[in-house]
Amino acid sequence: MTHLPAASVPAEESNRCQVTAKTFVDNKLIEAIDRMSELKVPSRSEDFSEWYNQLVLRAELADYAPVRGCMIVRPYGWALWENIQQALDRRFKATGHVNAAFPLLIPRSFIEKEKSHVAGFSPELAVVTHGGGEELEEPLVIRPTSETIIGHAYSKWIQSYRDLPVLINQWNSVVRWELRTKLFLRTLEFFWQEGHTAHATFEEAETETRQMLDIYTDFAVNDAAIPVIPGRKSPSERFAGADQTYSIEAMMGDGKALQAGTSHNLGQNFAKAFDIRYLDKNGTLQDCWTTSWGLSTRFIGAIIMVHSDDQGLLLPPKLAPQQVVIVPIYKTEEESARVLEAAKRIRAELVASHFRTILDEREGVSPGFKFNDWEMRGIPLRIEIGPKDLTKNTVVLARRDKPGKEGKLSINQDALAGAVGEMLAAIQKSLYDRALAFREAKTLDTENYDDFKSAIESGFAFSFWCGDPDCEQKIKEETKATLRCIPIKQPRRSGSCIKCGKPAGEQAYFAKAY
RNA sequence: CGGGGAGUGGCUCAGCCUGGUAGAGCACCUGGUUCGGGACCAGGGGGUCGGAGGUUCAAAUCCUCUCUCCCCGACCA
Repeated sequence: MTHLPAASVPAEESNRCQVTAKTFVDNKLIEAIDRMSELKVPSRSEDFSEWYNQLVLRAELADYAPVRGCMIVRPYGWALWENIQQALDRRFKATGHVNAAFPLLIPRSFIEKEKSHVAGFSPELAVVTHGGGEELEEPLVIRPTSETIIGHAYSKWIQSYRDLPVLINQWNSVVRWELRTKLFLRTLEFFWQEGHTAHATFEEAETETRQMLDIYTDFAVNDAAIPVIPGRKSPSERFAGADQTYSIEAMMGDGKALQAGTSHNLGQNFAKAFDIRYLDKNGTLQDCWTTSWGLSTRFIGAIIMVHSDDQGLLLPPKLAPQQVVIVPIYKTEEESARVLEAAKRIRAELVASHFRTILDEREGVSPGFKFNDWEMRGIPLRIEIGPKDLTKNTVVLARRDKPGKEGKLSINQDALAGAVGEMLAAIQKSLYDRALAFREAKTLDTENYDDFKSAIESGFAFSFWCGDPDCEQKIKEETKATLRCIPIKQPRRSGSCIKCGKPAGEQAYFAKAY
């Protein structure tokens, strides 16, 4: 059906046509195409935004909640989040962090203790004014992040240099009253982890901040197959209350940037505001140095927007809730019994080899429908097994990242587990390579403002910046592009500012962003 | 928060202008034929039209308010 040109589909006329033999056939075709277009997701190139929304809903990752800007994370979406959590939590634990839970409600006065923190967050706070039917003496805010309440706790817990460092993380949700929302990317409530650490020296805090940035980078690259640029934020883009903010920035499938994780060196700002102090070896009272770092369910949005296509979701094997789906193919009852028996044996074998594997035993749904259905849900690898395979002792492997016959391969059942492992690894790698090639093709090292402007129309501009906030601001006003980050790795030593032309020592990525 | 669009069975939408108490396709259920890339036939169940108020003998349809979603702008993980 897909080879029919769109122009041959006069949908409006379908109801008016007289039913001659020819128009009857045309109507049948039109109906079939209509049905197809309902089943298919809107094309990514035509309407990226609508494509994204449909994918989230149709793949059953999330749904809208009755309150504006809120999101229901459905089981499939949550399973993906759980895999993200495990991948990160493992890394946090390996670097000495422990998990804890701090309260949802924070006294309003806490937020007001750190001056730039209030300024940054007060416009987007949800405030609780009543409890138990009575107006509260002091309003409570629902945490937009937990620096303040954790700072309060740390001030009680930390007395001596022997108590340091404190390395705590928590998995929770926070609320920020955003004006413009989008599933996963920006919702009023979102799920994340927030790590909060306290240290004796600036150097230790800075090392921690950078270590966590490295962990996010490692996770994004190796588990999510998303190439990211680790870098430093400009002062205007810093977290409210931070001395230094680092982020990993990724390019989405439409060329726009997404901040996928952040790590902040909070200096002594929160320590001073919350009296987080320790007695050093010399008996001198010192303010602590603190950090915080977070990665949210927004990252699910990144996975979708980086890898997926017009067929639907495409999940990186390491994070996919299900890595392999087995679709049995049969005609008769007798075949059904034999094929299902083999399919179950294969599933057991793959599960024993620690591949997350499901068998689609649904009846009354054709194999073709199942193929499309699981492609929509982004399962990286499909195994087809039918009567022909039974006679040959084979199965067909079909990889999600290569469409149609091109991605199919018949292999012997005896070599299955090894082949599946290799194939999943190959998919993981090809997703990363593809995303990296895409980003590189859409990133321009620009020397003049005209090139800069055309670069940010389709991707990133990598340009020298003199460090003057005015230049940054003008660029934003004139082009809608923001300074995403100043990468840790600087390929060149000096050049001239893309905006004012003055000498500049660093290059930064600029892009339109989510 | 400003500008634009939209809310009618699970989904996509028609009906609204010119009020008379709801319709199609898909999905769902049952039976049968199908099944290696989105099957077909027959029968069946399901909505009071986002919510509240108003006009009217009568409201999905007209009026007012409100909620939600989408798109575009100002703020943000």
